[in-house]
Parts: sequence; C-alpha cells; structure tokens
Amino acid sequence: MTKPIAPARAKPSHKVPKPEAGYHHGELQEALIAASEAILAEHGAEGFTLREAARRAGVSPAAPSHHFGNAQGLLTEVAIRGYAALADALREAASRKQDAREKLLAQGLAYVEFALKHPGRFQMMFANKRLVADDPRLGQASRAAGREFEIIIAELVGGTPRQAKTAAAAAWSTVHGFAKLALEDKFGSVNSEAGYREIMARLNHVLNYLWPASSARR
Amino acid sequence: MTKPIAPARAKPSHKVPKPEAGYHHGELQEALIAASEAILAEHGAEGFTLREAARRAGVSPAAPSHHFGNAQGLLTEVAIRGYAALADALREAASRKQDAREKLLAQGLAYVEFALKHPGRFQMMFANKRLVADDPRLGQASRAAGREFEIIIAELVGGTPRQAKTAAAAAWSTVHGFAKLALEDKFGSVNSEAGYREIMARLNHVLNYLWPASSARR
DNA sequence: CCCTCAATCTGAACAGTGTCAAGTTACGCA
DNA sequence: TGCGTAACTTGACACTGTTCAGATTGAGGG
Repeated sequence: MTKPIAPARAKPSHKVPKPEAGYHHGELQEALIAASEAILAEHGAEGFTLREAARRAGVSPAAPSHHFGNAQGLLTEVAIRGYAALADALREAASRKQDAREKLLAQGLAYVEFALKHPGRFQMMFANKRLVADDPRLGQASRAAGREFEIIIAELVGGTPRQAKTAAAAAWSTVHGFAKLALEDKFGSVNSEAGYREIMARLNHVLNYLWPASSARR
Repeated sequence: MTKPIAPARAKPSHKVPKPEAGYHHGELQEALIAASEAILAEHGAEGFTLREAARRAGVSPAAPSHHFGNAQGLLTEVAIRGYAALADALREAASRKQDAREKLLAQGLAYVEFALKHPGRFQMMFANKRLVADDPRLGQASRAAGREFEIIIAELVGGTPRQAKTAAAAAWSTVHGFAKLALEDKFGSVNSEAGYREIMARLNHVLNYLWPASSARR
C-alpha cells in the first residue's frame, strides 16, 4: 500500500454558497442507494456487499449503518424504489393500448421485460430475507405495483371483487413465474440478444394461450 | 480450550467385517448432504453455511472440498436430489387421478405444496448462482421434473409438440410464480396452518380460473 | 465572534465465512 | 511388514456485516 486507503472523495475546501458543499450532507443516502443499484446491475443480487456499496460511495464501511441501520435497511430502500419503477413500467405499458386485454398482455410483457433487464434489482425485490420484510413502506410499494394489474383486470373481467382478485393473482403468478424461470435459465440463456428475443416470443405464446381472446370467461 | 476440538465422531476401533467400518468411508458425502438438507429445512436457503454443514457432519471445514470441490458442488448435489423428489411428487400426484385435467390440477397443487413444505430446498433448487449451473446432471434432473408436466399436458391438449411445449411452459410458470410469491408472503403469511390452507384454497381458484374445464381450447 | 451540541463519519476490532496449501492420519494392498 | 494413496486436519488468508469509542463537521445560540 503506497497510500493508506485514499478515500478519493472530492473534498471541496472552498465554500459553495448553496448546498452541495463539503461533507456528505443528506446526499450519502442517495449515493449509497445509487451505488447499491449499480452493484446489483453489475453483479446481481448475490454480488451485493455493504462494504462495496460504502466503498463506491467513498465512505467507511460503518457509515451506512447511521442512515439505514444495517444492510437490510439499505436494500429495503432499493427494493421500494424498484417496486415504484415496476409500477411505472406496468402503468406505462397499459397506457399505450386501448383494448383491456391488450393492456393486460402489454403489462405481462412489461413485467418480464423489467425482470430480464434489471435481474439483480428484481431478484432483490423478492428476497424477503435480505430486506426488512415488515417495513410498511415496502409492503405498500409492493401492493401498489400489484394494483396496476388489478386495475386492468377489473376492467377486463368485471365480476365480483373476489373474482377480480383471483384473476389478478393468476396473472401475477404467471408472469412472475415465467420471469423467475427465465432468470434461472430454464428457457435457455437470456444473455444474448437472440436468446432474449426468443424468450419474449415464448412469453407471447404463453400469454396468448393462458389469456385467450374470448374476453369474458366467467 | 480444555479439549482441542472434540470431533465427537464415533470412532469404531474394532473392525467390522463388511463396509460401514471406521473412518468416514464413502459416508461423508451422504452425511454432508443430509446435514445440508437439515440446515435448509431449519434456516432456509439463506441460512446455509458450508462450515455449519461440516460441523454437523463432525468434520473440519475443509473436508467437504475433497468430495464436492466447493460449497456450490455440495449444494448442486442437494438440488439434484431436490429435483428428483419434486419429480416423484408430481408423478405421484398425477397417478391418483383418472381425468387428464384433474391430473394437471393435482400436479399444480403438488408443486406448490412441495415448495411450501420444503421452502429452503425449493429456493436453493432455483438459486442458480449458488449451484454449479452447468453441471449436466443438474440440468438433467431439472428437465426430468419439467417432463412430468409435459407428459400430462400432452395427454390433455394434444396438438403439435410446439403447442404442448407452450402449454407446459404456461403451466410451470403459473405454479412456480404462485409458489414463489407465496413464499415471499405476497399472499399472506404461510407460517400458520390456517394461512397455509388459505393459500392452497386460493391456488385452487387460480388454477380453475386459468385452466377452465373446457378441455381443448386450441 | 465563539462556543456548544448534535449529527455524521472514521478506525479498529470481533466473530464468522469460503477456500487453499501443507501436513497428518488411516486404510487397503502387496 | 511396509508403502502408496485417499481422507481428513491444521492454520492461514482475504473477505464479510456489525459494533463502539472517538474524531470531525456544520449549524445555531449566546
């Protein structure tokens, strides 16, 4: 070691009038979250390390505990934002279609696309043991994403609330299971562009098979 | 330290004519696999530790590497057996029914039941990054389990092989997604007997909804 | 201006992990 | 009896997450 550790964090000694000045201020949270998301994107859910996140944010390994308590706390924050992003993607996909069934199909494709394009984040969102599972904000974010499905389902099948709930659970299970199996390479490798396209084509067949065009089917 | 480590392993010094005698012989593999399965059952997939498995088998932490290379190797062996057990459960469930559709429903219930009753093992089976993902025996065991679905599907829908493959992927996705979501508490707690029954009832509704009684639906 | 105070972050430590190289033990066989 | 080899241990290394005492910082009040 030529130098002890070399924090490498830019330390603006001259004052800047507005915020953004020295120390980490309230920005360390954001920096840690961003670092965590980068790690998840690069190395997947199993590759996450609290120390590495701290390293990327330019702080000591003990710093995160002050803001998030522990690693689970930080990951919970990441998961909450992940659910928000997922809900956005589902809403956005549905908004592009007119027909209710096409909205649902678009949501199914968007769900799997989200999982395949952000595998680390997606896996972490559903790794309850690595999160603060009873954080109310986490449950809320998760349910908000699920509600995007229920909205379209209600529009599509009508029926009693119980039927809608069953249909929503069915839809969610299908796309979630497909995404999980695809991520574990059960449908072939997902790492090539060709493989990705093939898997999405397969998903299309599956969704059309399970949700046939005959709209209302009691 | 009063005693160095106290291996606690019964060391039969008198010879037994046949195998089963002193040392660990070929039994350490089995002991390690059994220990690993016990850990998975007690503490889930995240609770597994190679050192703890070695501890339970009464050997040093480095011993497993001689038989399995590394932790992934040991877990791969566990996963392979898990897939075999899953295939057995699926075959057994189908064998109890006459009608093809009832066979499929029974398999779906059996799949989720397997996941909920052995969560640690199930999660590990689908944690590719913790296994030797390219072990041919693992892929073979996984495909053998999937084939149990395909057999019944072919009996049910007939059609081209491509249609059968789509239908099998659809069925597998549905039950796998439901199981995964249930294990992450998305359908309520699974830890009580009441919660378990409620979830299985919900599964029944979902499967009847997605696989309606009208047999052939192109 | 200075002084206190709380928030923020560091440094060092601890227990625990997987893996490796080298040494030791026990077995089977000649 | 001796010997080679497989099975296992020992000790070490580089990591990990978390804790705790203390240093540093920025802000607010006198």
